[in-house]
Amino acid sequence: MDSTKEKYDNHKDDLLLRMGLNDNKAGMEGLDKEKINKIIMDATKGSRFYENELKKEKQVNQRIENMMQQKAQITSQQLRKAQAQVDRFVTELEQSRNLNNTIIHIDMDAFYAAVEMRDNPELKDKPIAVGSVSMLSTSNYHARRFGVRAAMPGFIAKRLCPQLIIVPPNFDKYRAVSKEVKEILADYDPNFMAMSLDEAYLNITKHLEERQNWPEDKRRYFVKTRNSVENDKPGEEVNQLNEHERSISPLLFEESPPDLQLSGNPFQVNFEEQNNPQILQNSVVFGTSAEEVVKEIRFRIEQKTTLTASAGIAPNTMLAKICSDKHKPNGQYQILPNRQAVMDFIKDLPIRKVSGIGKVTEKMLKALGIITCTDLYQQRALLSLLFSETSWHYFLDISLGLGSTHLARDGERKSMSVERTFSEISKAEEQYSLCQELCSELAQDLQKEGLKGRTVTIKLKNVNFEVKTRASTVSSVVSTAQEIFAIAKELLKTEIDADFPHPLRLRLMGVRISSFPNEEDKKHQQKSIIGFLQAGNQSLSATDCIREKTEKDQFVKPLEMSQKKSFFDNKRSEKKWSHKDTFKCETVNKQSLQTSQPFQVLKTKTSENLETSENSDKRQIFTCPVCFREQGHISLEAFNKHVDACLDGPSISENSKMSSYSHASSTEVNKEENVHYSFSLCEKQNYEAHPKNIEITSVDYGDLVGTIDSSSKTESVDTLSYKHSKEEYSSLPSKSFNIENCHQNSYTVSLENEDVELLNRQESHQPYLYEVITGQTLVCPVCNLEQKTSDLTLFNVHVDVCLNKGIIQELRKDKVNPVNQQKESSRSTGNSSRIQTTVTRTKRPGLMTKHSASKKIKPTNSKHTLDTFFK
DNA sequence: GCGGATCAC
DNA sequence: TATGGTGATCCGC
Repeated sequence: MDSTKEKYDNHKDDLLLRMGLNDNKAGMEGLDKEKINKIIMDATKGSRFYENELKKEKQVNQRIENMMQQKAQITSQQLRKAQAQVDRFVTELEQSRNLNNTIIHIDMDAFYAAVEMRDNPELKDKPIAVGSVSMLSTSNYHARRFGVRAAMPGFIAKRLCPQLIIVPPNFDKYRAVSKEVKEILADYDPNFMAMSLDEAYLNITKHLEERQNWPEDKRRYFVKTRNSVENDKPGEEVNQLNEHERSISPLLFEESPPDLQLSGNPFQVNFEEQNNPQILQNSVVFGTSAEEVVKEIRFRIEQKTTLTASAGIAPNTMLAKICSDKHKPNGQYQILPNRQAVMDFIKDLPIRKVSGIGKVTEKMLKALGIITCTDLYQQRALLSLLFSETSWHYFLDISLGLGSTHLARDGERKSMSVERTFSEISKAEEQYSLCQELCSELAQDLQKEGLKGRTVTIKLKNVNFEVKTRASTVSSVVSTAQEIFAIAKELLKTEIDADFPHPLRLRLMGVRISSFPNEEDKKHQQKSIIGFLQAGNQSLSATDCIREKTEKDQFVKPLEMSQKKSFFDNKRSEKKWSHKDTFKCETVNKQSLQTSQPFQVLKTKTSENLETSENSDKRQIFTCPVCFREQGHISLEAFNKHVDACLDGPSISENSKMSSYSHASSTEVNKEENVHYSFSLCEKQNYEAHPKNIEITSVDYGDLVGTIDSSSKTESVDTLSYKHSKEEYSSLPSKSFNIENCHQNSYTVSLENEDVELLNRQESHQPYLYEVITGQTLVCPVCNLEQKTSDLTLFNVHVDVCLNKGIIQELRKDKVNPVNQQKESSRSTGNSSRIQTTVTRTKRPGLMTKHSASKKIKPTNSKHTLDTFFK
């Protein structure tokens, strides 16, 4: 399909005029630009969407204003200097100009719409679009006369063109057609780069070389119908061309150069001759030039799929892409591989035509008087002063007609996500439920590719179209629905709580996962897992882990159990929402955890604040969580240095186990009790690899205490706990877990009724069933709460989330956006009180070096953006 | 690492 | 009545 770049702006007027489609002559259908804009505005104005568009526009204008102010301060001296510098760079670029490659860009014409028209003759000669009432993917050329474009909502399109037929997309079909096309492309460049189902770049340099020596027969193709079996190889039998196909592409070789050796126009084949496969009049021989190759490709595509494609030929990808648009539809254009031809082409080219220059960039550059590539070149010195290096380098490339001359292999994917738009959802329970469903979908997708990641990001768009993203990175990879949800849920909760008592009025939610480990990370992880397993000990053996996994699977969590219907299905069919149904867990045996769990009692060691250092730093006794040796009365800074040194040095025993630092003011759940839990991620190696390291920046005395697992002979790596305010957790079920004896070795945890209502606001409405293995109770060392899972990974995720939460809260304090600040201050509820963070994690240079050393090199054709003037 | 923005398709 | 989903990148924190 055609690019959606233009959206509503009519940058393709030249194209439409070329096609004679935009002339509003008497008797011709279609609308003129003015009418189109009026209808769009009438349909748009006053909507929440429009209001948000205005808001965004204002932000852009502000950016432009900032830029102009900056420009005003530039002295002629600075400009001269910049000019010299940039021009030296231009010389370098010129020297590196490479015209030796032949790159082509193939773009199927109105792809989805064309497929639908091909398969349903009824749609022919009618304005159609593929998509839905809310969004169109593409439209056919007939519909475009009415201003109906890709990325336009269907209901507006209907106003522009009431006869418009909106066809729902059939992606499976498009994929199949796309595959047929790609099979052809692979003949010319096995390493071609597909950008989407309908677009691809090819480097045909090599093919051209070989082709020079090819005999004619190898370049001969016969006309055939699309029903015939895969006979599109050269030199094969002639097939019948039916009338349908003859009418399909009257334009194909309209501009054929002399070297196109047609032995009869394939589209005017004599039917009597067709029946004889040997008749050469039904064949066509393509030449050896790049243009001929592209004609051949387009011919073969059309023969095979009955669909037309446009193409561009140029010495680099940037130019090839623009060229493919030049004679669209069903045409091609070449820029010859010499500097003059390139510069001539570039001369009056509007920068907006370039892939990567979008609406905002166009507007910003326009404010500087830059419209064409020539303008861009003339302003190069100014641009180097106003924009980031990546940006002005990119601009300079464009203005010189430079671009990638090779096709970068598809790298490894960097993220995976799911998101969904819906009609307003404001109930927290429904939001959690939806979130969980998205997590499940994402987990499935991850599984298909065997991926696991460390960063989970949620995306929220409210009914005013304002978008927010919130991310959390954990120390070990996650991939299951439960693990992802454990993280996403907390992120969502933070957002819900932040606006309480106002509900989040959402229209979209998304979940993304990223930070996939690279090969090196994987090895690393493998090593430490092996180390962990070999360390085998009282805590959890490998078999324990496996046992837990299987048991967990039987008890799996809420949604997945009764999840035949999706959230949306349920929402549709749901009549009324009953809270009673959502928490079926009754309090059966009101039995507290501490009586049911065989905890080892440990002496807590509370440090006293005794001294004050020279710089007024408070001091206390610390126990290093790495070497586990008491560090005496030292300053925090000194203590942190010590921890760094320990982490760098080989001070950790391979057999090291976890013990816990727990809260001094422990809740009743684990007061003065030591809990055995194993973090695979707490092996030293992983600890090192953790991007965020723990640094104690302030201590609430008596709060940070160590508990040493006396049963363990080896020393332990540890985590640190921080204090949280009562407000934050008073509503959490620390005291409300009840255990119902389920079967021999496990317990089912249920919630007390009094907590249900509170949880209803915060947690999923689904009934939770968890399993706790006797003797394996997991207590989070951060929030100090019993964890409702026996899954170690899940537990680890929880701890990470808890730690991150401290950071999130901390940051929010000074980084609230103005809107929220307003809300916050206008609110009288005490709900906004935040955790007092006593432990934060900061970057530690000593630990980061290793990590940053493995940083990836920036890809050559990296994109740019222009955030310079924001704020 | 995070969050907002921009861009492409 | 009503304006998408996925992935990538950049910038300034």
